[in-house]
Formats: sequence, structure tokens, C-alpha cells
Amino acid sequence: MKASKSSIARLYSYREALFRLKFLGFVKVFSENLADAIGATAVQVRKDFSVFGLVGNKKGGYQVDELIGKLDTLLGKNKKHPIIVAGSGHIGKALSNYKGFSNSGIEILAIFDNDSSKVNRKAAIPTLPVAELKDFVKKHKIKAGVIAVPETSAQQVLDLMIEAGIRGALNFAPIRLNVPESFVLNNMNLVLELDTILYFVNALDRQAQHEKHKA
Amino acid sequence: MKASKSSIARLYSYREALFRLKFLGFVKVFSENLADAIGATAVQVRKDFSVFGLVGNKKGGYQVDELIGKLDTLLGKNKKHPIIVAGSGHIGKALSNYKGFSNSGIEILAIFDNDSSKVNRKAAIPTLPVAELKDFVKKHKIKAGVIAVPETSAQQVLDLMIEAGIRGALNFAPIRLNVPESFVLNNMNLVLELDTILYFVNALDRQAQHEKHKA
DNA sequence: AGTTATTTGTGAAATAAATCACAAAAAGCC
DNA sequence: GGCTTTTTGTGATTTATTTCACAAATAACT
Repeated sequence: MKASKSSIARLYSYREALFRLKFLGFVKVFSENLADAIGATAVQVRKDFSVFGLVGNKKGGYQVDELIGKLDTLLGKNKKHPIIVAGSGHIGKALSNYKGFSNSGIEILAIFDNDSSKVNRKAAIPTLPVAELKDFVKKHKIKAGVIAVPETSAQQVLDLMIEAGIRGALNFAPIRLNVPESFVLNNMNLVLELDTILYFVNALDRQAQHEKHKA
Repeated sequence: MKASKSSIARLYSYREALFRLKFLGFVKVFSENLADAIGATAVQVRKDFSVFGLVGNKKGGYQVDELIGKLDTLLGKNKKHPIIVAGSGHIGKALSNYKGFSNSGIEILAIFDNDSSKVNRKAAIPTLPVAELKDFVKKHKIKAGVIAVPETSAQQVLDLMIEAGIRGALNFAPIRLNVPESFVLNNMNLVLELDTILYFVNALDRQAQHEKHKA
């Protein structure tokens, strides 16, 4: 097996879980503790670890600090990761106010917006005109960005990011964006997620209805 | 094959794409058009359709209006879907201002917040005290909700929702929530998504570095 | 009307991901 | 020190998903 998107995501989840477990006083953990913490199975944890060369101690489990250290190296968590956000609407604001980045290494350096009335160079996270995006990205060697603009300008902004040298992005606009082969694009589509939930909720109801009918 | 989460998500995407294609003047479409539109392959489109009994016309493709109609029925898009949001922070606000729900059937009926200073019964989408959540959900027969509260109160709010009869939720709090077997829970974890993007972006760099070294 | 080109629909094959089954290591007990 | 118990690590198996390969239909052309 090799590193799939979901196995990488699980590694980050294990890391989060380890911090929580450490806070609770754990010095060592077993694959089962981690599995419980992130909602997986113990075998899955060990298989993931096996793929990434994370070894434990038979019967002794894994040393929490040591494991966090190895994960940090593996996941690049001992480095800073500067990113930018395009769009200072509600999603952009939600991101810039988000507390959860604290121990993640991720840091939003700036927000970019087309609307000049939104520009604010004095804020802790400044809002800058889109015209400055390219230079800013090059200057700060930024590799990833968030697209939080309306769908009508999403592709345009993304193209600008790519041109500036950005290599990956998280997209909140509800459309399919075109990117070069090697570009890493993840999509967050609120409506699609809600739709899927509603489908399964209603499917459960339909099933229940069906059962009732049979009885 | 049966209805998997991702195949359902694709059906919703096909539907979206069909609206766009219709707007562009398409009266009939081929599986390849739909594949291009959502970034899949033509075979995948046909296979998905095959699973859900969506038939087209050999050589003639699919009639756009007819297909939209069938998808609407299948996906419950000809019904209203009232939902609630817990938490009136930035994410809650982003959702209540979101334009993309317009032709989705999804309607946010209310936002709930613990902070009494946030309560506002007059707004188009009212913000109400959490104490009223249960009655509101029962009264309006709401089946799904969004959790946009801090992680410290996420489980508590979710339990309240479940108690009120809600069957599925979209969770923005970056923790694993416990739900009954049949409850439909989807997670949106911003940091996790960004982490994964950064991992692959940096992995590409590492690879490039490696190649350079070899050369 | 017959022929050709195109497109659907779907079993069969391939690929990817998760789970099982069990050997090997090591801690603790007697 | 040997025996027992627990837990890791991983090849083999299963399950899920995607892709392939091709028959069957049908629209368009001659």
C-alpha cells in the first residue's frame, strides 16, 4: 500500500489525538487508543504506521512524545506553513479568526480582495488588493492558498495563484476548477455535503416507511 | 454496485452540471459532456446512471430536462429541506449569507446560539436561544443541522439535536463526535484539509529535490 | 432499406482500500 | 529462566470502486 490522500489525513488526525491523549496524561498509547480517538480500527492504525515506517514496541505500544516527534517530521509540522486567502467575505473572515491553526504551523499571512474598501494594511492579518497577490506570494514563498471568492471569479483568482507559483489550494467556490496535472486542489462544497446528508437521512426514512408497509 | 456516498455526491454534481449545460443551450447531453463538466469519465457517468436506473437513448444521449426531472425525484430536489445551524460565529454567518442554496431546496430556518446578545427574532433568518432548539426542531420537523460552534460545545449541541429528532449533521468543529449508528454525520475540517494539501505540495517539492540530486 | 458511425449499458477485469489472521516480539508473572 | 499474555507488524484475503471491453441500439447518411 502507498500514501493515499485519506491515509495522510488519518496521520494528521492521529497527531491531533496524541496531543489530546498526552494532555490526559498518557505517556504511551496502543493502536487501539488511537483508533478509538479518531474513529478507526486498531489494525488500520497499525497498517497506516507500517506504511510510513512508524514503529512501536511490541506489547509496549507507542511512546507518545516519540510518536508525535516522528509524525511532526513526517508531516512537516516542525516548519511554518504560510498561506494566503483570496476573498474577505464571511468564509475569509471565518478563516482569519479561526483559533484552530495555533499548533498547526499554518499561518495566514494575508487576505486578498478586489474591493478596495476592504483593504486594510494595518490589521494583524492584512487585507490587500488582488493586484499585489503575485508579488506577495513570490516574496513570501507561499505554496498554498484558500479560494473564498464567489464562483464567478474563482477560476480567475486560481489562475493568478498558479501564475504566482502556488502549488495547492482549498476551494470553497461550488464549481469545478481547472488546474494543471501537478496542482493539488481540494474542494469544500457546503451544498454538496448538505445534499448528501439529506439524501441519506431521507433514504433512512424511505426505508423505515417501506418496513412499516411490509409489517 | 450500490449507492455509495461518493456516487450520491456525483449525482448531485451531475444535476448542477445539467443546469449549467441547459443554460448554455443544451437540450440533450452525452455521458462525455457530463463527465467533462464534473471532472469524471464518461464510463463513470454511465455506470452511476446504470446503478440508479437512469436510462438514456443509445446514440441520442440524454434529454436534459427529462434527466433533471428524474434526478430531482431521485435526490428529493422537488421537496423543501429545512435545516438549522448551531452557532452564529463566522461560519454560521457565512452559511446564512450564502447564495448558493437558492435552487437547492435547502433552507436555513434558524440559527441557534448560547450568547443571548446574539439573539435576534426579527431577522430573515432568526437567531434564537439554544434553549428553544428542541421545540423548534420538532415543530418544523427538521431533519438535519449544521454544527458551527466551538469544539468545546460541539458534542453537547449535537446531543441536543439528536434528542430533538435530527437525523444528520454537517460538523465544522475539529473533533470526532459520537453519534448513534444510524445518524448521518459529515465532517468539514479546515485545518485537516489544509494540512493534507500542504503535505502533498511539500511532497512534490521533496520529490523534485530528490530528482535534482540524482541528476 | 441498407450501411455506417456513434453512444449507451453492463458484465468482466483491474485497481484501491480495508480487514483478517497470525507469527514474532516483549513485558510481567511464577 | 520458562510460561503466559498482550500487542505489534504485515502478508493474504476480502470488499469496494473504477476502468475496460464490447454487445446492442439507434440516429444519420447514401
